[in-house]
Amino acid sequence: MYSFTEENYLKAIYKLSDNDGNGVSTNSIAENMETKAASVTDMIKKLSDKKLLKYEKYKGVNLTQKGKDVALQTIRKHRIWEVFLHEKLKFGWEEVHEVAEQLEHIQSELLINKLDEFLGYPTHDPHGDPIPGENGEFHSNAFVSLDTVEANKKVILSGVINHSVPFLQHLKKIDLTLGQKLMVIEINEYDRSLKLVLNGKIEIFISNEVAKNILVK
Amino acid sequence: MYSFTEENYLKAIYKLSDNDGNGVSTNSIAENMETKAASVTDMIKKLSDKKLLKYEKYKGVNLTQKGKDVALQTIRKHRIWEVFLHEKLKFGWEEVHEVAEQLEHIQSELLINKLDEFLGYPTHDPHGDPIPGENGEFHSNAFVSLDTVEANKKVILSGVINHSVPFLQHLKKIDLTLGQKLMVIEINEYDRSLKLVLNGKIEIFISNEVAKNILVK
DNA sequence: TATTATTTTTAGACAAATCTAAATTTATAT
DNA sequence: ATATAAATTTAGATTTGTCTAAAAATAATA
Repeated sequence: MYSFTEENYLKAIYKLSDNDGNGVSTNSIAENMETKAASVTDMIKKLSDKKLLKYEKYKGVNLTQKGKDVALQTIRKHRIWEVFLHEKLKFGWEEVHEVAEQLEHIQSELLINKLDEFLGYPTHDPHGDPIPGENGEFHSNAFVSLDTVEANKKVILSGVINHSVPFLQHLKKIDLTLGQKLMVIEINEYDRSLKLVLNGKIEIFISNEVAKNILVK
Repeated sequence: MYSFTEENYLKAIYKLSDNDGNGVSTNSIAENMETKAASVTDMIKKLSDKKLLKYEKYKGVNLTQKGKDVALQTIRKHRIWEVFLHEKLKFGWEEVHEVAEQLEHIQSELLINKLDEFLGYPTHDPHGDPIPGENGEFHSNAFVSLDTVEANKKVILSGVINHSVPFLQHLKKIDLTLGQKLMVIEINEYDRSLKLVLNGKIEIFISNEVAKNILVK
C-alpha cells in the first residue's frame, strides 16, 4: 500500500505534531529523519498528492485523518513487534527498537492481528508506550513522572520518556525495568535527587535528571 | 548488507542451479522472478561486480561460494519464519510463504538466532523443506514420493514437492497435512491412483498426480 | 524599515531497479 | 552452410528517493 519511506515520514510527522494546528516544519522533519530539507520538500509534495497531509508552501504540514491512520497503524505494528521481541525472544528493552523499525513495515493485516492475539492483546510496549488499537484508538495511560511522586508512596515503573539506548541500559543495570515496584523514601532538597527502595529491600540513589525520564503509576 | 532485490535474485539463482556447472540462463531467471531478461542482465552485472556470481556474456551465471552463502541464509530465514507463522501464529501452510517472502529480508543476525531458539531449532519448514543451519549446512531429509511407496507400509507425510496455494489447500481439505500418519492400501493398476487410510481409520482416494507431489518417510 | 539571517523551495543531478525497443550473439533447421 | 528463430545484451528512458547548490520566501534584528 504505502512504501517503507512513506510510512516513515508519516510516523515522524505524527510524532512531531502538537495537534495545535501549527504545521510541522520541513526542517524539523529533516532533522528527525536525518535527511535534508530538500528531500523532505519532495516527499511532502508526494504525500500531499496522496491526500495524506495538508501542505502549503512555507507553512509546514498537517496530517489528514488518512495520514494519521497510516501513522498510527505503523506505530501499532512497531509496538506490537517490540512486545514480541521482548517477551518472547528475550531482547533487552534497549534492543527492541532497531529491529522493530524494520518489522513495522511488513505488509499483512493478518500477521499483525494474529501476532497481537498470540501476545494476548498487549496494551503497552516494553518502554511503557501505549499500543494503538486496530482503529487507532489509544487507552491513555495517565502515568506520572517519578520526580513528581511524593515520598513513601508505592508505585510501579510503567514507562520511560527518554528512549535512548544508553539511558535504557543504565536503568537495566540498576534494576529499574518495567513493572519494578518501588518507593521514593527520600527527596534531596538541594538537587532533587532521590533515594528509592526496590521491592521493599534494596536502596538506590538516582539523579533528578533520571527521575524526570521515568514514568510510574 | 545486501538489498531486498539482491537477496531475491541470489535465492532464485540458487534454486535454479543444478550444481552441474551449467550456468543458469538469463531467461530462466527472468521467468522465475516475473521480470524481464534485460533487467536480469543489469542485475547480473551488479552481482558479478560484487563477486556473488560468475558471469560470462551469453553463458549464464553460477553462484560463487559467497553468493551461495547469502542465498542459503535467506532461505534459512524464510523457512524459520514459516515455522513461526505456522506453529505459533496458526497460519495455514498455504498462507506462510507470502508473508515469509517479506520477513526473510529483515536484517538482524540476533533476531533469526533468537527466533530459531524460541522455536526449538526446527529442522524443517511447514512444507517439509529442510532448514539450512547457520553455516548453510543441510541435514538432507531422504523423503520419498508417495507414488513410489509399496502397499501396506505405514508412513508419515513429511513434505510436498508442489508448493502452490491451491495444491496445499486441497491437501488440507482432505486432511493430508504435515505429520499425518497414513498407509497406502490399494494401488489402482489402470491410472496408479491410490486408496489411503489415515490414522488407521478414514479411507480416502488420491490421484497419482497428487501422490507424486507428496513426500513421506 | 532596511538589512541580515534562517528556512524553505527549486533546479538539476545521481543511484537503484526497472522497462521497451533495437542490436547482437547463439542455437536451430532446412 | 546459410537462413531463420531464440536468447541475450545494449541503449535509452522511467520511477523512487536522495542530494547539492542556488534562488526565493519568511523571520529576526539593528
